[in-house]
Amino acid sequence: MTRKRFDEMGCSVACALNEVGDWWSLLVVKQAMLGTRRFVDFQHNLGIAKNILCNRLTRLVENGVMVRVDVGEHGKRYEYRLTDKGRDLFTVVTALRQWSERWNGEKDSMQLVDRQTGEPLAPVTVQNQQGQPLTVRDVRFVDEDGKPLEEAG
Amino acid sequence: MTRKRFDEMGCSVACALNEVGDWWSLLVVKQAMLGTRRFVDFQHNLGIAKNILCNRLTRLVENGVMVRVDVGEHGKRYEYRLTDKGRDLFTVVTALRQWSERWNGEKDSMQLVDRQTGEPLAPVTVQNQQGQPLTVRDVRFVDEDGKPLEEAG
DNA sequence: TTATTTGGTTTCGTTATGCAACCTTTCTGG
DNA sequence: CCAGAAAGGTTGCATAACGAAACCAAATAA
Repeated sequence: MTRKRFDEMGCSVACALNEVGDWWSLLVVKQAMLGTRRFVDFQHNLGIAKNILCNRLTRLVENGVMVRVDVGEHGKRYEYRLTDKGRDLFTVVTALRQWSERWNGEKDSMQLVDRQTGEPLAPVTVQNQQGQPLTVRDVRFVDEDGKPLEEAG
Repeated sequence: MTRKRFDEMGCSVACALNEVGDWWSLLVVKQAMLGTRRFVDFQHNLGIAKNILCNRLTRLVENGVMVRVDVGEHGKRYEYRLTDKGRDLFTVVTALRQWSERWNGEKDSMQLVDRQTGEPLAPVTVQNQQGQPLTVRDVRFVDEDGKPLEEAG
C-alpha cells in the first residue's frame, strides 16, 4: 500500500504538497534560503539523518526545486542550490514562519529584514488586484465558468 | 524511534511544520476553507482513510487549528470548523496553491476570486513596509541584535 | 601512508499510512 | 416495535516511510 498520491486529486494544493509536503522538504528549502549548500551543512544545521537528507535532496532535485552542482574542489564535491522554482517558495516559507510566530510566539532568534532599508518585513497577506488584504471570508471559490461552487458536497 | 520533533529546533518554520507539516493536515484545512465541516464530507472529498482523518482532525483540534462542535441534529452529531488560527492559514494555502499553479500548471478547475469585485486574486508576495514585493535575495537574515547571520555554518 | 572529509548506501527496528471490517449511537421507514 | 441506514469512530493487518548507526568509496590533507 503506497502512500496516497496527491498529484492526481485535481487540486493544486495537493499537487504542491506532493512535492514539498513531507516533514523535511520545506525545512531543507528554508535552510537553503539561509545560504546552506553542502550536504554536511544541511545535515548539521537541521539534525536530519543522512539517508533521509539524501532522499529529500534527490526528490527536490527531481522536482526541479533544487539543483545538484558538481564543484570539484577541496573534497567538497557537490552543492545543492535552489532553482527559481525553489526560490519562489520564499512566499510559502515566510507565510508559514509568520503564522507560527503569530500563534505560537517567536521560536526563532532570527529575523528577516529588507536588505535595502533594514526594516522588518510586512506580514504576508492574500490581496486583491488593488492590494487590499483579503481573508478567506472575502473570497469566493468558483469553477472555470465563474459559477460559485456548491460548498462541501 | 519517534518522529523527529520540530518544535524544539528553535525555528518558527519547524514549529509550524510540526503542527501542519504532514501530508494531510493542510489539505484538511484547505477543504475546511471550501466549506466542508462534517467528517464524512472530508472523507469523501479528500479520499482519506477514516482512521487517518480521525487522527488528523484530533491533532488539528489539539493544536487549536480547528474546533469540534457538537450539533445534535439529524444524526450529524459533530462539525469540525476552522478557528481564527486555522483561517489564518489562508495565506499559506493560497501561496502554496499559486506556487503549484505557476510551476506545475493549473491542476484545479477551481478559482479564487474577490467576493466584492469578482476579480481573481493577486499573487501572494512577501513585501516590505511600503508594499513593494521582495524576493529571497532582497532580504537579510539577522539575529535579535540586528547583526547579519553568518550563513550556512 | 594513514587519516579525514564528503556524500552516500545498508541494515534494522519503529512509526505512519491505507484498506477493510467492525462497533455504537442516533435517526428513518414500515 | 423492528430492521435498516447513516454518522463517527476503533481495530487489525499489511506495506511504506522514517531514524539511528554502521559501513563504504573517492578525494584530499597530514
